[in-house]
Amino acid sequence: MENRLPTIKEIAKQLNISVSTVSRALHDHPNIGLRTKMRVQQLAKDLNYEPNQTAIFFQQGKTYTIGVILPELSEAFFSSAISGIEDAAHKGNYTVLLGQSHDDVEKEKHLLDTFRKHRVDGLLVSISKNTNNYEHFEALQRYNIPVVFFDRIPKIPNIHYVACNMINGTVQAINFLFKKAHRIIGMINGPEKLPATKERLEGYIQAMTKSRLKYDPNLVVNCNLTKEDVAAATEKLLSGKRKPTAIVTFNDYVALDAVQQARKMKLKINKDVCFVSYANLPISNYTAFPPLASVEQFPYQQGQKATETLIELLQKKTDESAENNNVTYYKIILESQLIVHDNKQV
Amino acid sequence: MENRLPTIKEIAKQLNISVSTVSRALHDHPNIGLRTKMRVQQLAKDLNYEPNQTAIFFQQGKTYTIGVILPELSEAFFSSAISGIEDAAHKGNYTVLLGQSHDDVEKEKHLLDTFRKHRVDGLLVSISKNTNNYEHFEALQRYNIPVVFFDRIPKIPNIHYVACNMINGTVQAINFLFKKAHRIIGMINGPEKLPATKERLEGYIQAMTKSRLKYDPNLVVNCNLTKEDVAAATEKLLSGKRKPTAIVTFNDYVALDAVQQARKMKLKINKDVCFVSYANLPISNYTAFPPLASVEQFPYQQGQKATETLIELLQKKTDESAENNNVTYYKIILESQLIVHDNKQV
DNA sequence: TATATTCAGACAAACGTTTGCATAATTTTT
DNA sequence: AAAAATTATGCAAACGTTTGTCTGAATATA
Repeated sequence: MENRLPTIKEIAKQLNISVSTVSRALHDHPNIGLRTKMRVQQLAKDLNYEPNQTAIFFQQGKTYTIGVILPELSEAFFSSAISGIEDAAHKGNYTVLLGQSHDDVEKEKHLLDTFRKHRVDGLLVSISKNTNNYEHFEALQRYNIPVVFFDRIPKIPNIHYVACNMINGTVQAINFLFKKAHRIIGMINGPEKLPATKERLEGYIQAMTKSRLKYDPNLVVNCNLTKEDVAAATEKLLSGKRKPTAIVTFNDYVALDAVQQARKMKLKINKDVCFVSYANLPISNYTAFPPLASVEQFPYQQGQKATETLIELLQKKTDESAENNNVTYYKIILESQLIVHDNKQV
Repeated sequence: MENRLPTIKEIAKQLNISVSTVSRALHDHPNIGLRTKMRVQQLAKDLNYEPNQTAIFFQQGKTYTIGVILPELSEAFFSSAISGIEDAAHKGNYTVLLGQSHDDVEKEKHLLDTFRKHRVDGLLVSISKNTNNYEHFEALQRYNIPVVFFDRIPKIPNIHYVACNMINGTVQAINFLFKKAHRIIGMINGPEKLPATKERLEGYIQAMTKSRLKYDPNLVVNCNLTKEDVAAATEKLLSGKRKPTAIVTFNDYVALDAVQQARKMKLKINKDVCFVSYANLPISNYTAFPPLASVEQFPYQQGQKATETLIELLQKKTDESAENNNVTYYKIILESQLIVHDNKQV
């Protein structure tokens, strides 16, 4: 039962022609006569011939494989993103090699190594929270492996990336609250250094200023996203001099923790204080007091777009192959958007 | 800036020795003298030599790659499982090729094709909900690609699999409720044909019988897991003749929907009726009325174990290579376990 | 009919690595 | 000093495919 798979050689031998003819026949090369072309294709079918991809990868120096490194698949954002990536990749006939960094820089480096060794054609990366040294990415340039970053983007020049602009969404969120007659609007933001934090703040300031509510720094608290820290931040906000009637939180998880703290403080949610958040967790319908609205960041689309961009880069690379040193860097920004939930909560 | 990567040839030329010597030197082959071994390894390091994996894959007819097909990454169960898979794979020096079937048989088939063409060494599969024809898996036998199934397992003989026995966990769940003085215990189960459904039912019957509560078929309702169907099932149970004071639900999502329905019926959760569930969603702490307890299925461990098993199979395959036709099929069963939540709910 | 053109196919190299076998160089044994 | 054993290295094939170049045959042009 030794089941060697049929090769091009096998076909050639059986038909008494050369391998090159077989190869060309299978590729519909014009130089091959109709008769032989048919004979080859028929036999290939009969034998269940399938080209040996490993041979082709080797021969072409390409693997049609994309490496994806992201922090954490269990976060809804990333599991959505990977779906977008997969779909786009399959459409472009690429396969996806996956790795999670679990927000650990060492793991990130290790994955990068593995993928490089596996000779992936390109990389899609959302960097780990704790990465602030980008040498391992810069080193990739030398290997001529293009990288497209998405969502979590390193602060270095000359990179390709896809991201979502949070400023607009934030402005929409504040305006939404303003229309609902809120005048003191607080924010529980993320870790100070995070770009995502800065963007949210910027949107907050813009919107507050435009609504003539003025920007009061006391109404913005940073936190490190742990349950405890969120609780502390919430308490601080809700027991301050100017007590907000609405709070914008860094993401849905933060919102949930903040709600818990607010309830501990005997506040009525959606009456004394209400929440608007980022991320749009699918599960939040089920929670007791989901945020009134969420700023959607379109993870699926981000993943998809990033993949399409990468594939485009890969095409270009083979087309121009080193001669034309093209140095345009893609910076693709999607717009976030406020989604208002219709909370028919029981 | 044409940056060809260094090859074994390059090293050979520079040191004026043959490629075979270089290859052997790099592999610490005993036949190579210490002097040359050192020189080769030094130069390799200096040149930043890295073996071309595509060449090796091709030459060895192995890719050190495992294909993983699972239904849906956004389900907590599977995103946990993939972490276990990844960790075990990396430990064994394998890389993971990922694909989601989204519970679509056609996608499943397509992924299988892609992975086969990419010449993965082995496969890890959790089948799609809608798969009831297993030909595409049986076809793999001919290609000599081992498959280890996990969690969702096809009903065919002679396969390797890792699964979690739900019977014990279910028994524990019922006993837990019994100790809390519940005597009428209902169950909202899954689609009738699903093996998972059958197992839960079996556990239910076992435990009820042992507790001398007798098995009352009216207390068990099947549903297709949609929100509407769950609501209908809940209503049926809670307006029946024998009204249960506790309900075991197919999974946490079902529990959440059932709670909503119960509240719609003006029942007090945890007073009039309480819930125990399967799956243990991390988010459920945040919900208004999380289940009192969950039957944990250890997805991470399932993934890990499945991967280890597959790698073992792959080792054996190369060891015995066709001569010794080993036909032991691994059937690995983990035990589920009831996790009681301490619901310090506000 | 002789020459140019087109068509159909074959030949062989190349991609980078591993590995069985042969051989040269060295050392050990008699 | 010759034979045997050991050690270190080289040669070449193999893995399956693609592709540039060459050749022979058929056809068209003059």
